[in-house]
Amino acid sequence: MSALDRSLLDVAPGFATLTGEEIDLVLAHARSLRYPKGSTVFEQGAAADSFFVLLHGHLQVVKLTPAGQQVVIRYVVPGEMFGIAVQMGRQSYPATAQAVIDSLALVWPSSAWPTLVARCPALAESALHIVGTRLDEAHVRVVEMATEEVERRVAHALLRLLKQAGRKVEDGIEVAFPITREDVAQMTGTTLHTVSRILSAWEARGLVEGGRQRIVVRDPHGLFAIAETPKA
Amino acid sequence: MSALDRSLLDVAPGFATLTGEEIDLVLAHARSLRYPKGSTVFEQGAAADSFFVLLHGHLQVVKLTPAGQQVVIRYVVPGEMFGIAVQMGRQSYPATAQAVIDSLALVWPSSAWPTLVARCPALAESALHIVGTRLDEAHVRVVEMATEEVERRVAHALLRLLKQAGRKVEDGIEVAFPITREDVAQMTGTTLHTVSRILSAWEARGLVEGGRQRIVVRDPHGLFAIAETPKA
DNA sequence: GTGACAGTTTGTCCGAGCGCAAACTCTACG
DNA sequence: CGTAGAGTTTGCGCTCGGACAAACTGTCAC
Repeated sequence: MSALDRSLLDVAPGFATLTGEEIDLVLAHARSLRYPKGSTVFEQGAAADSFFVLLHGHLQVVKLTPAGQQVVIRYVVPGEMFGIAVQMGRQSYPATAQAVIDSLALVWPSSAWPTLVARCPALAESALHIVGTRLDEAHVRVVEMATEEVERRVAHALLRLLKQAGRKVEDGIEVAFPITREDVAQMTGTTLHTVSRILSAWEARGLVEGGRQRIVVRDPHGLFAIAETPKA
Repeated sequence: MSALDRSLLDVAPGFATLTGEEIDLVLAHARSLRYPKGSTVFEQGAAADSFFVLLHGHLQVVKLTPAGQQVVIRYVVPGEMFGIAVQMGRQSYPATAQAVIDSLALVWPSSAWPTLVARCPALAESALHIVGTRLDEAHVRVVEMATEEVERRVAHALLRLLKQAGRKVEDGIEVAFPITREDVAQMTGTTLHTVSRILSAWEARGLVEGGRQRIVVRDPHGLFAIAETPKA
């Protein structure tokens, strides 16, 4: 195993409170792995034998229904801990994670978790905070799906994507990884047809600019207005 | 503060792994409080200065949208830990909890948490498991709302209620606390009208039996069939 | 007992958004 | 450079379920 540099974890908020030595200890148990675009990091239902921190790239986490439909749960951005099913007491991963662009992650065997927590109790706290944040996000999403109409849900989803993974470009902010209308549909509980229609309408109004697997927001404020307008 | 008996925590799975002495320690920081039917245990947005274990009764946890609509997040049943916002690093409660029947809970000041965890690291683990379970449930709900039509969502919600708080009666299983059609609507993202219609239809088929703030399921299996049938 | 009210039922109407279908267009790969 | 296939756009009809409205009923307070 090649030595990993401490600075690797600088991007990971979950490890922010650790001392230098603790970081060395934690890294001693990790290895880093590349995940080419399109590859699967872990599969829903598989034994949860590893947990991860994303160093570079972007992952999509999807959940499959018994009927075979899939729903995008979230996107993982660099610095995030993910695949922490075991920490939550689960035996298997509740969803599938795949790389949407070439990615790089630190990987720990799940079995190392108890050891690490014993040495650095702050890690347990971090994990709790992370899961708490996700729980909150999930609840917000439930509330949205229960109370808002499709157009506003799409606006919210898009704004969230920008916040997480927005990249400034020529004439606006774009989502920093390839994303299809279908993906957006699966995030918001609609069909790609409806998403396509909505984006087309927005494009006509100059709010966004489309493209193949690409979404550029020209007027984030205008989008925000749509997201927050109770029932236009 | 009156002494609290160890056996109080027998009902709480989160404390199952603690030794007798640890339980005494934990209870030393707690007091028990009664919450009459209809009263509020904590309010969304308020400072998260306490956390709880429900000993007896049932609570409803609701989230309010900026527009004033409310969504039922879940019901708390005896033995559950709740109001654990602080453990997740939050300053305020993300939702409101109110008693749907007269209830009794153990209450700890949030400030006691670090002390307790320092003495019983198993508590941190428990909290992580609990939050993990809730996250899972929330995701299941997101997936449901994204992919299933209203009738199946209602069926699922009802089955979940029975599982959590079902009480066997004369001719079926009933939800063990008063619940209105409106409540069910707020759990499933519909209107009380639609829920009423659906329940009426089920009643006509002999699946359930209605009543004021009361739902009795006569044929759980039939309900399950509705919940699982892809698109009848 | 008798209001008053919260909760429920049912009817009618209507529109958002889904299903289906077909055409179009970029991109990658050979 | 040409072709296959993935991703996107758009039209049309229809249905699910929301909005509005009104009547009904069990329960509780006085």
